[in-house]
Amino acid sequence: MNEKFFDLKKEKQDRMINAALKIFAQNGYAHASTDDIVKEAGISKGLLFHYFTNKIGLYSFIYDYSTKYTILEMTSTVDISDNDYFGLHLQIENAKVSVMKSYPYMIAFLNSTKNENVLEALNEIADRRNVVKEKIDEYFAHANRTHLKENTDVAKLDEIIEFVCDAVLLRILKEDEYRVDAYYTEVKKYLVELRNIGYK
Amino acid sequence: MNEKFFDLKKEKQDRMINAALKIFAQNGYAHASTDDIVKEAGISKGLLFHYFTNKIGLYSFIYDYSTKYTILEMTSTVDISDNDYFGLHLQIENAKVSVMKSYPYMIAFLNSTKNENVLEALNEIADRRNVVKEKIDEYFAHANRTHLKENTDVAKLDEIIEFVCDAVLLRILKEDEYRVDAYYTEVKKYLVELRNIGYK
Amino acid sequence: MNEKFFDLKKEKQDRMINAALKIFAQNGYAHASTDDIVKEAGISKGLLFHYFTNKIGLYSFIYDYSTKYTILEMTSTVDISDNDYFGLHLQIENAKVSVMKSYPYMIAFLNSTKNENVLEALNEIADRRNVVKEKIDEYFAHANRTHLKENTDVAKLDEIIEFVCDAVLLRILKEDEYRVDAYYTEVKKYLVELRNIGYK
Amino acid sequence: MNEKFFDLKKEKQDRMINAALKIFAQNGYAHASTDDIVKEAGISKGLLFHYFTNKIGLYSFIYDYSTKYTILEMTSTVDISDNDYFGLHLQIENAKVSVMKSYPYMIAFLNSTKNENVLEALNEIADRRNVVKEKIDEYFAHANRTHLKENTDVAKLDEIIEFVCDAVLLRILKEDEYRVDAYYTEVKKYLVELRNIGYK
DNA sequence: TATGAATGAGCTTTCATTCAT
DNA sequence: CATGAATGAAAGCTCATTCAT
Repeated sequence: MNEKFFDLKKEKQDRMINAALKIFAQNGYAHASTDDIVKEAGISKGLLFHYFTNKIGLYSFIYDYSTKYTILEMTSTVDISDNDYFGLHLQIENAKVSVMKSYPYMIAFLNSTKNENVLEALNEIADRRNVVKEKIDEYFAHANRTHLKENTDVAKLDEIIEFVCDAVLLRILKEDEYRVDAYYTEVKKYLVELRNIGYK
Repeated sequence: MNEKFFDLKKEKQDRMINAALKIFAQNGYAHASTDDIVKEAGISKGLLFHYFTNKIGLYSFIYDYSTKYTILEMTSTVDISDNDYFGLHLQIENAKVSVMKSYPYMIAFLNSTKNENVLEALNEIADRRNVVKEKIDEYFAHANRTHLKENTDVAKLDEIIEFVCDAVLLRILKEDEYRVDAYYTEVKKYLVELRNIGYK
Repeated sequence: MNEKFFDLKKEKQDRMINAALKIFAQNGYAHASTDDIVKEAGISKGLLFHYFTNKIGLYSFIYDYSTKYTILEMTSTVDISDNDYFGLHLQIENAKVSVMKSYPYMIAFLNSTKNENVLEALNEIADRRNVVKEKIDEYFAHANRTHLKENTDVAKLDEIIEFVCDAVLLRILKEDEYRVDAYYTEVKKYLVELRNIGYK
Repeated sequence: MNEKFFDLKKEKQDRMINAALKIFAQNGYAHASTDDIVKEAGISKGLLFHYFTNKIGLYSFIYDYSTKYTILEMTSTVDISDNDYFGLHLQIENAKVSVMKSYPYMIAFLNSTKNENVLEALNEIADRRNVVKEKIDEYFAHANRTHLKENTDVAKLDEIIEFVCDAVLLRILKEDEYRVDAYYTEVKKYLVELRNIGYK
């Protein structure tokens, strides 16, 4: 990529990033069209390629930016002194909402990459594919799970939570008007329900 | 689809099905080209569209056919009187091999749909996405897990087994000469190893 | 290229060849647009690439076809029993006219490749670049030059003749209505003039 | 072009001229990119178009400048009192070296225009295409060729010399470090060899 | 005078789909 | 029933040129 991208007005940078996030999130790599990205960002075709060389370069940048931004947001948002298992999960979801306040489709994009099937795209991001997951694992390494029933399958519970969160986000995304706030409200309902089942 | 497809000679039907399975399995929906399918099947472009209307129609049919055939094969192959946990798993894998004897890429295709990311394709198969899984769950509903260590995370184990099976199939597929028999031999090694770990 | 090209009706083959010859001759490799070729040939974009894979493939084929056709036409037209130096030159020009009767821009295209400067195009035709020249040299190997003045610089004269022919063709080409017959009439004038100067 | 170009500091003028010479010489008109020229010159895109309106305008100016400068350099360098055939050739090559001392790619550029195939570019320089050649012919008009063997094909020899000079320059140009001085040393070897063959 | 971000028409190439035979 | 030549919209990408600063 062309580093001069960062000299652009923040507003324009973000318009381009958000457009790419949205189109990639909604279509996957192969079916995301640079034309759509450009239209969404309100810039010309040439400019996109001026800064990102080619489609895969844009994808790579967007992935990098998303993981870094998300991790940063978690770092500044999550309070590790409160290490209750469900509390941590709620904090993580809260951090996601913070991310979406600035970049509405960033979490959806990161979720979508889990199912990417174009080799070129996968290879491009292979080495960074677990960085966000690892950050989250870090938080949960010292999580207090004493409130959970003894026989709880935590990994499964983690997965269930992940599935629930991803599914809720997809549902919100498909509504006519995409409202970020609705995400947290909705997701919290599921987490509270799961806590009611799971706690002693 | 055009029901007259079933009036074709069985051999020709299977040539078309196998070709579609192979190309979809190897490339995913978006990157599978109808040209390649037609070449592989040794039929004309026109014929493919005569029977399946369009690409998504073919995909839908192939998915339907694969789930139904796989379930049928399991029904006729799996012996539920032998309900030992690992025994059942081996029987399932055995059933897969039976399937692959007739349709070499059918299991690989079904595996590949787990990572499909084209909305159109996903929507098309959404309602039938878990039918094979449900059939398998059925077998395991009455499985005898008494030999497993008490604290075994069966779901996790199931997943591990699924991951192992999928990975082994992918590896076999990538070899120069694709030998179906090698699949069972290879997979069995992993399952036995897992049993050695997992049993009391 | 796709050999099935030769199964097309001769008329259509020639329409495509002529279109390519014209556009390449007029613009050189880099500036010849496949859009223009397709428009000129009255076919669709897809068809061109169906038969020739890509632009350089088309260029290569057209060059091959042109050299072979031109040599063939010379072989069947030039009478080597009449080996007078100027007589041979006139016969060569006559052969060119025969070629242009079927493929109006073929000679112009071959001339244009002498000044091609795109590396990719040059590399593609490098090994066949002199085949027509060699054929002509063959005819002149046994030419009777006894009528020429002793101090005649034949090589130079050859070059002068080549320059004159190329220039005359370019001039004819630029006229509003391109008339192949005009070429021979015009070129003959120059050759006769040169003979008047050059002969004893 | 914008005459105010000449009000720029000589150093900047030459930076722009040298950049254009280099990029045009290396790529031909069609493939020479204004981006590359601008980068090489260390100026902005806007400035180039401010002074030369468009690419063809720059090409035209560069050609004009090159022919004029080269002729001027010959005029001030070549000593016509020494009119020996090979002596004159060496003087001409010497003059080229003088030119290259100030404009390293000027001779290479002029050579490259002999093979230009973009009509627009050719038309632009058509009327001035032989001015340098004519200047050289002038020098050779009164050249003393008495030392040459009687049957020498001088035109051919001229051509051979031209081919040798052009080829040597190309070779020098392709070396990692482009050393102008090497040109004369190298070319002289060939000319001396040719003299040894050609003289009585 | 000087910048370089921005443009958009143009390029080559791909591919699901159609239809005359 | 079967063919495959033919289509053309859409893709990713380039580059001479413009213009606000």
